Amino acid sequence: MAKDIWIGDVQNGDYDGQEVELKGWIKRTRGSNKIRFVVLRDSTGTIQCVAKRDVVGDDAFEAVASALIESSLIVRGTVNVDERSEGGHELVVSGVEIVGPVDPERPFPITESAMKAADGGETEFLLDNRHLYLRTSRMTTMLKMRSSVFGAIHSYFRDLDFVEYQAPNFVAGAVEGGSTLFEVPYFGRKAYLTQSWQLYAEAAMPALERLYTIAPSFRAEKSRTRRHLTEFWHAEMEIAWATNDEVMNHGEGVVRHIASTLLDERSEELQSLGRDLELIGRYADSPFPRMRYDEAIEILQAKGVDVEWGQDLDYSKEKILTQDFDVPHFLTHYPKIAKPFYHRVDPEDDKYVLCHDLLAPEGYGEIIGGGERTWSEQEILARLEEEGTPKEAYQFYIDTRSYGGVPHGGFGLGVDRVCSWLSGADHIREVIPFPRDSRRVTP
RNA sequence: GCCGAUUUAGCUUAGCUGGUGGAGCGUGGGACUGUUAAUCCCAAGGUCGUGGGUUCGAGCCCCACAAUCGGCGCCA
Repeated sequence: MAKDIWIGDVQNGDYDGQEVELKGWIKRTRGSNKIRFVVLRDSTGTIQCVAKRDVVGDDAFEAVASALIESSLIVRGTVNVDERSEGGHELVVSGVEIVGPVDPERPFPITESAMKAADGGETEFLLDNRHLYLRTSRMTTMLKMRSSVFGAIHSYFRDLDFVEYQAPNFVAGAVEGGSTLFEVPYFGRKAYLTQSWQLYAEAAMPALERLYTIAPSFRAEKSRTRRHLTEFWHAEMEIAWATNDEVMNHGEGVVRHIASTLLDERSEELQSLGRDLELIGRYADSPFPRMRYDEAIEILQAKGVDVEWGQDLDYSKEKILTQDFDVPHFLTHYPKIAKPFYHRVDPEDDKYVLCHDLLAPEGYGEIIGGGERTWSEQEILARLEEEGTPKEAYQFYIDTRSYGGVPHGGFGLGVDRVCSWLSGADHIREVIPFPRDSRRVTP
């Protein structure tokens, strides 16, 4: 029953002149009462199948003629090289079996008009029918790109002997501000969905020294932007004995490795999305410049932007700043008052913390946030006090500093944001199969 | 949380100054032996988001609500 012939291989010329059996779904049909053209789709590509009435017989011909888009079929025939067929190959059909028919009362709803209106973006209708939209060529392309991005992150860290490590998704305390926590009932108590793997990773840092994960994080932000999801995939790393600069080296390393992996594995997909391969090549090959927060403020002020020292840089300002960037840039050394307690204060100037954000070009904004962690027990207690954060929820975290605290750091990378940026998507929703935002948890 | 916009057939849309809502795709029927989103002919399919108001008369004007979309704040 398993299939062993893939349409992509047929289009590559692996079966020219041979008798084959193809399994797939109807993408489109056309023809007359004597000859029918069925464009068959599988996960690897499409091919035109030609059924002639006098060859296949009346019954099979009528079956093909009445089969609607997205019916599943098994088609037997001979592979023919023919310029008239898209892809250069076609199947001259000798026999057909309709496996899963489509009811004419309920034809496949994702029509050309629905796709055309979306024009690569998303409409309410397509989001409501996401389970069916997944099998269109644009979504298939996005999902293949996404798979390569995940694979590249794993291979980057594993090749450097990082250990993959899992943290719980039910947690008791916040990493970011408490207002963005999803509260869930937990046997009469309250628990929250995790916002980050970080605090639990820091607990394992003395055991594993180099660790990473790719896992979902949850943030109850009512953000209505093309960069936000409430459930997003978070690639995080934590490394012992490392400085802010050394952590940044890994951030740069993994992002460049993702870009070069996409060029290796998905150049066809990149091109079908209209991406310039030279541009992606530049992301893979160029070093990412590093700029201190103060420098960014000066640049913005010189451009006439109304911004004061001490403010966190919001997206509208990031956007102005990144306009002139042709590769991602790191922003480092933010003012202490703009960042939470776990960022280590710069020993050379206590107005700053040793942190970094990586800003993607082309208007895609922040894709990495990270830095060196506050690692001594005294410092972390002082920072919590300064912030007015109650220390009870973080007792286990403070404990990790009491027994052999060492300098360390890490970062979190928004995997969906990276997918969105590198594929040139109009919206982050386009790169995840079932997007979750403040207005949508279905389908 | 704030600001702005949209809602007409399964989908995508047109709709003039307020005077009996048109089309393309899809579906069904018919014609056609090489089509590329095939083409040609025909048909079915609409209480115009919901509720109220103004008017002799509302898809169109007013109010409320809802859903959706875009942007901001916050972040990955």
